[in-house]
Amino acid sequence: MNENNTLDRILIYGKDFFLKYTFKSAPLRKIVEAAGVTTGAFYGYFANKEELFYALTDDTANGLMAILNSVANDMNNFPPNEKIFKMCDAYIHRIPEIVDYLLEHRDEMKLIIACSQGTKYENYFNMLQERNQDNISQSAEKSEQIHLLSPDTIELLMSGYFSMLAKLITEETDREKMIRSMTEVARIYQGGMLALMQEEAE
Amino acid sequence: MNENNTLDRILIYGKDFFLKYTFKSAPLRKIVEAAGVTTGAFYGYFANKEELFYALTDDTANGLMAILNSVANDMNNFPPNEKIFKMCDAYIHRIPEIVDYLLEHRDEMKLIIACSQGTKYENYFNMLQERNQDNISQSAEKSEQIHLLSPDTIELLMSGYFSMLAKLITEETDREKMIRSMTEVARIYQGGMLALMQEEAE
Amino acid sequence: MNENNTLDRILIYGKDFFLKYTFKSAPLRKIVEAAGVTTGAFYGYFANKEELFYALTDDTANGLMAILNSVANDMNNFPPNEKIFKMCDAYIHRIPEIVDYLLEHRDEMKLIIACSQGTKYENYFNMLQERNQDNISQSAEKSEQIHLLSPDTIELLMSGYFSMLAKLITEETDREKMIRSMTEVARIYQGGMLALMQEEAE
Amino acid sequence: MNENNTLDRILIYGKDFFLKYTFKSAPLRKIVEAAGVTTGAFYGYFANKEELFYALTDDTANGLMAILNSVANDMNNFPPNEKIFKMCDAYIHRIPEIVDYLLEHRDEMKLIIACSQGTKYENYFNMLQERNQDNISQSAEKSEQIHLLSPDTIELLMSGYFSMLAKLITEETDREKMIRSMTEVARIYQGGMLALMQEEAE
DNA sequence: AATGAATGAGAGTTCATTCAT
DNA sequence: CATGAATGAACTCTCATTCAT
Repeated sequence: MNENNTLDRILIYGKDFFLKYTFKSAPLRKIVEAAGVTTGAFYGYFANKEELFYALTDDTANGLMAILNSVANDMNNFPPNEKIFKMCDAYIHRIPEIVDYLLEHRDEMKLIIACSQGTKYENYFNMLQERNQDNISQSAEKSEQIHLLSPDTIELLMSGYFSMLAKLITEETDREKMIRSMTEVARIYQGGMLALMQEEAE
Repeated sequence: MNENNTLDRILIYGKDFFLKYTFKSAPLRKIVEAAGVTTGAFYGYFANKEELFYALTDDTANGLMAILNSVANDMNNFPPNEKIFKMCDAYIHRIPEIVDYLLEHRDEMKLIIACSQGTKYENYFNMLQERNQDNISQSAEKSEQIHLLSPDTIELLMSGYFSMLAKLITEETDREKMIRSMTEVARIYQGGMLALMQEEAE
Repeated sequence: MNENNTLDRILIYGKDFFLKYTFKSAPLRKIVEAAGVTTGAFYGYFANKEELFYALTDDTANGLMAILNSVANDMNNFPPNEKIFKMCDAYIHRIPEIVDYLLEHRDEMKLIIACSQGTKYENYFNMLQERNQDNISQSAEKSEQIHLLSPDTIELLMSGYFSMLAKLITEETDREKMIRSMTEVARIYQGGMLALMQEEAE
Repeated sequence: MNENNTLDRILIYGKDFFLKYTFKSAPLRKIVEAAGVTTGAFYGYFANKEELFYALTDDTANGLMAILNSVANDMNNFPPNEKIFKMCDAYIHRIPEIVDYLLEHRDEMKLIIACSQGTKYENYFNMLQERNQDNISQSAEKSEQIHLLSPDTIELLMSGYFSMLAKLITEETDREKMIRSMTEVARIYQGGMLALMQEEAE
């Protein structure tokens, strides 16, 4: 990133304004003005305002999805009966890696989470969560234990976990704290689900 | 609500359009047209578009806050040592009441949760959660056990719980399912926190 | 038309500018400026620039089509063998009526003929001519004589006649001259076709 | 024409785009992009977009004018009294030559006829017809017979004939059909004018 | 209480042309 | 000869709000 380069200036101030005002509410004119560039110059680099947003976010969105796919893969490689225990362990094991990725792309993640209304990413986190849901529920169906919890609840817990993730990205910058929080929550989920299932099994 | 009454017509169609398009993206012109009312008439009843939104949402927003304050109050009336167990029980005990309130004001809750960008409620749920947090953490500080969990994690869990609430309001209409899900999640939280604290205490 | 009325002013200056610069090249901003009206006011009356054009032209376009349909009807009510003679006579008989209609809607016809690129009327005269063609050629097929001329030539003559019509509308204002020219051309077509057919029949 | 030559590439793709979108609606940017050439290079060869159009059309426009002048010349070399008959014959005699020229320059003729709005050729065919008119009417004035037709009508017929020519160029590709149609129409004109003059002379 | 025409700044986007390299 | 980033005015259209009636 180089302040003397037009494209970089557009990217820098585009990110700035999208973060400050959201995609829809950030006027392109203000962005290019701040970047010290003309509207014509802008359209030399991007087909439209939306493409600028994607230039800022696509890589990050795909990157996170790739990591989560890989994590979901790890979580599915266990015999059904030990699923519940091991799945969480497998996930927890990769939390640092996830956190590192999120921190490296903090601004971009914020764009996707909180500033993307009017773009293809406006439901990105919902979508992520549903994909994850699908990945896991296939194998969860084969597990005996999990049936004691309503599938609705599991889906709900998932969506809650993703919301927490979003909150952390937006508000927390300390790597260790993020890891600790995400791990503790995962442990609580794990422990809580086990406790509830035992209870209901009685 | 009376379809022949100007004010009521504005409220009805305002709600309709805000739900369908969000506050910002619903043009006032479309609302008053659908209501069969003139813009002039509108401004006889409301100072501006935003006030219409608040006329639709203020009562519900305050009502939910009141209930949650009352619940938080219940949760604080326990000696520190039994906090963790009892707090959750106290909360779970009042879930049906909360659910009933949410269902009675479903549309308004949706407005607040999903259509309020550009209004004072755009962070309402965050705010609710922070207030709740404050209410509880005062007494939580006095609890010995809870210190084994990082306060950040507890805040995070709270915020996750509120997100789940928001999701349920938006997507679930069956009273019993809502109660069951909210209860199960609360139990999982409770069981999970206990398990984690015991584990860490060892 | 009343110069003090906003809608009328838009219509008046819209017509002016479309005639002077064509639909596509007349900037809406210039039209409303000339009309002493704001762009906002304009969009209170018309959904877009194109609709203004249609407000100026639809009636005239439909009116001319109706007259020509009616004329085509007259032309088809003859036994095949006398077609060629009588069809032209039937048409010639109604020329004054057509001319009167054109002169009453001269500006609008000019808009349709010469200023309509980018609107649904950009091929209006071609379309008219093709419709007319279809109307006539159905019955022409049953005529023995006409077969001596290539159908391509007849279509071509038609299209030429319509072009002449367009030219007259644009350039001639004298009712009697228009009638005379249109009649003479029709007579020439009639006489010429007969002569050619006789010649080829030999 | 050589696809490896910058100038030729501009000419090729300029023709393409002007034919597809008309002069005004074909963005120069698209032309040079398609040609794999830079805008800067373009302005090395042409002063502006309009000059590119003329580079494509001037020769053809002048060529057709020359032929028609030559034809008009032929048509004027008859003693006044036999004008009407012989003029048409003289013209008809040269139709194949005209058709061959048109077919050799079909694309360019199309540019002039249908894609030239915004250039000096936007009224080329009108102009051609008026010039032709002048050429002929000088001598026509000396003819006794022709006076029985209104000069307006003759001008109109001319303009109609040119429109038919334009239509043929745009829509017909078969040499023999073109010749046949143009000849038949000329004959019809000839026969029709004679018949009308005899009729009026009575 | 109600009308609804009018406001006018501001939105995203286009495009022929220039000019330093 | 060629580059291609940059220009910037111009384009159509939107919308919350006002105000004379």
